[in-house]
Amino acid sequence: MPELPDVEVFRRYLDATAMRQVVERVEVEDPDLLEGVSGQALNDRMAGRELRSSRRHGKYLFVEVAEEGWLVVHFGMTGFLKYFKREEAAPGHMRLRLELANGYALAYSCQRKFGRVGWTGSVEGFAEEKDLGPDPLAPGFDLEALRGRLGGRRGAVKSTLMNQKVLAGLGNVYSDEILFQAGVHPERPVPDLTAGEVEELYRCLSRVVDAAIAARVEPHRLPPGYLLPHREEGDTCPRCGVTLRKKKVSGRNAYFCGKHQR
DNA sequence: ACATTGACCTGAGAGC
DNA sequence: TGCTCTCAGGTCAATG
Repeated sequence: MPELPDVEVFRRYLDATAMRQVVERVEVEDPDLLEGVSGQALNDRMAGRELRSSRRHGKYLFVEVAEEGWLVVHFGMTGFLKYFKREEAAPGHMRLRLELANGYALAYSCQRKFGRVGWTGSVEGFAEEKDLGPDPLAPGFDLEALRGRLGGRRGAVKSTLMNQKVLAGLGNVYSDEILFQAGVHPERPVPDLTAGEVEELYRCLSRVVDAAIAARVEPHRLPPGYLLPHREEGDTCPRCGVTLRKKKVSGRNAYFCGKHQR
C-alpha cells in the first residue's frame, strides 16, 4: 500500500532516527528482495560508512551512503522501516537490517514479498532508467506540468493517475481519494476531461498529498470529508450519504461516490 | 505508443 | 473446528 505519502512519512522517520549514523554491517535475511546487487556488494559499500541524506521519488526511497551512492528502497505493498535497539525484538517479516554503530538497527520488513532493495549511483539516473514520471511534490510540478503529462493519454483517468510513467507516487488508494475530492468519476477517459476538471484534479492532488503527509498517513487524522476512512464495502459517502460504489477499473478496485463523481 | 490483464506473494476473513 | 476460497495492491511481462 505504501504510496507517495506513506513513503514520505518513512523518509521522515528515517531522517529522525538512523540518519547520520554509521553502518557497521548489512544483514540480508531474504536475498530474494535484492535487485541488481548482492548482499556482499551491499555490505562492502555500506560497512563503515555514514548514512548521509535521504530523498524520495514517487514510491521510491533513496538513502545516501557517504562517498558511495544510494541505497534504493521500494516498499511493495506491505513494506515498512523500523529503528530499534539491537538487543530488542526485531519486527516481523524482517528482510534486511542495517546494524548501526550506535547499538541500534534499521530494519526493512515486508510481509508480502513485493518490496525491493537495490543500489544506484544517481537518483536522477535511476528515475530515468525506470522511466518514472515527475514526483508531484517536486518544485516544478504545476498545473501546466500535469496537463503536459496527461497529454496523449486515452485511458481511464484513474489508471492514468496510477501509471508511474505519467506521475510517480499515486496508487490505488490516493488516486481514489483525489478523484473523490475532485468529483470526477474514475472511469472518465482522460481526453474527455474539461480544462476546469484538470485544474480541479491538480488542486485536489496537491491538497490530498499534503494532508495525508500532515496526518502522518493515519486516516483518522485526515480532515473531515475524506473518502479514505470510508473506503470499504457498504460504507457511505461522507458528502452525500449514499452508499459508495466499488468497481474494477483496469483490474484495480475503485471506490467512489456514484452521486457526486461524474 | 498506449492500454489492459494476469501473475507474483501471504495472511486475514468469509463461507460451508 | 477446520478446510478452501477470495481478496488486498505494488510492479512487470504478455497481449491487444
